[in-house]
Amino acid sequence: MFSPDGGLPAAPFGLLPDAGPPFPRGGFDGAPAQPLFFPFAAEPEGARDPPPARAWLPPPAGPPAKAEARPGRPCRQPSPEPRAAACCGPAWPAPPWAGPAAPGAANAALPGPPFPGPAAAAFPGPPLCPAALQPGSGGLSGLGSSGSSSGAASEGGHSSDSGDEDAPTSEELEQFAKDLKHKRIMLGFTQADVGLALGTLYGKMFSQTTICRFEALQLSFKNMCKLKPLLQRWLNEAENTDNMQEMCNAEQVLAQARKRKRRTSIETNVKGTLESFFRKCVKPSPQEISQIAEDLNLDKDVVRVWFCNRRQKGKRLLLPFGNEAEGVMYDMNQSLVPAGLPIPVTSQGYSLTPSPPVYMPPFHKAEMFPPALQPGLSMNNSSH
DNA sequence: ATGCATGAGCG
DNA sequence: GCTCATGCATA
Repeated sequence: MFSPDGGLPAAPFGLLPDAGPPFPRGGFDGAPAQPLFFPFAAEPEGARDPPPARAWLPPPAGPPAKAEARPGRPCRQPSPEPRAAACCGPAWPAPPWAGPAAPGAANAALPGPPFPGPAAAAFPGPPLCPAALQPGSGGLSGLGSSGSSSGAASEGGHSSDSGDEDAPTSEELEQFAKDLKHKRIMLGFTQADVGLALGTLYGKMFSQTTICRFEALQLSFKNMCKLKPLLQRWLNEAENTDNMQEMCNAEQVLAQARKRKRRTSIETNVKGTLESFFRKCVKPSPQEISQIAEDLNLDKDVVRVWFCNRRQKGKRLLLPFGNEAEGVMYDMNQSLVPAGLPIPVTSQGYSLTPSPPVYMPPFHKAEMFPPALQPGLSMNNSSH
């Protein structure tokens, strides 16, 4: 129907895996990130992330005796994830960040003992201080800056250079994430278990999703820094406590009584069209969103959320951590037309070679919408 | 593991 | 409105 690409190569969306384009991170700490979007391939649901040789690294040497002492899954909870713990494990073929960010440094982190210092170092206070950990109350947030600061400094061990006092380096985070996953699995815990345990330990529960993303380094640097101390501590607890079950069992009754909108499943072709629009404009105006929604027969909110998520995903996928100070400021409002160049990305989706961005003049309505979608560019979206 | 959704915080 | 952190639901 429409040809959003306005004549892009006949490459159908989906030909490429989810090779999300590198989305330069703007900045973390609320700094207005103005990423510039690179061209990228669409990512049809079906053809997403063909897990390229993702195999979890086998345990170093002999599995800790604990592993045997523990049941497969210490924590009850019908979390549909036992398999996750068993089979999903990106092995970070090549440290995503090693390329652009710190070449070589990433691997240098390996030798160092994962947990040089007791997590306690990161947490001055006793085990839990739930109140202080409530988001919004400066609790958890604080962990990001202050909490993690000490934690990073004390546990980095190898990288105690000045500069990373406030936050762990990406190498440290990467290493920690690996360790966390490894040990978690060795100890027989699922990601969901960990999330639950955090609730017990710190009064702030996390979902399997979040733990998963942490392990996969798919959170923002800031977010990683925030969660690291908690997970660090959990790890210590898990390794030294016998009844971790309790931690996992605790609450959970926090049923989400709230009814959630049923998840919309966007058809592959429609998604491809959205991707095309996205390539032309990462942040369409409300009117444009309406227009797109109308044309694609989608709810306006669905389209809006899709763009939001797409932007978020873009950031997440791109330059993971660090680099925010690389100086390059990108303008999210700029349209970026794909040159069709496939940017090398790791299995994590991180770009290994931040190709020079290609700017395009700010789009105009006329450009924004493919001919087929310009039912009267007067933007009569209000009525049609 | 990840897509779509929610909600807090912000400008 | 957006970003960001987060999670339910699902592939």
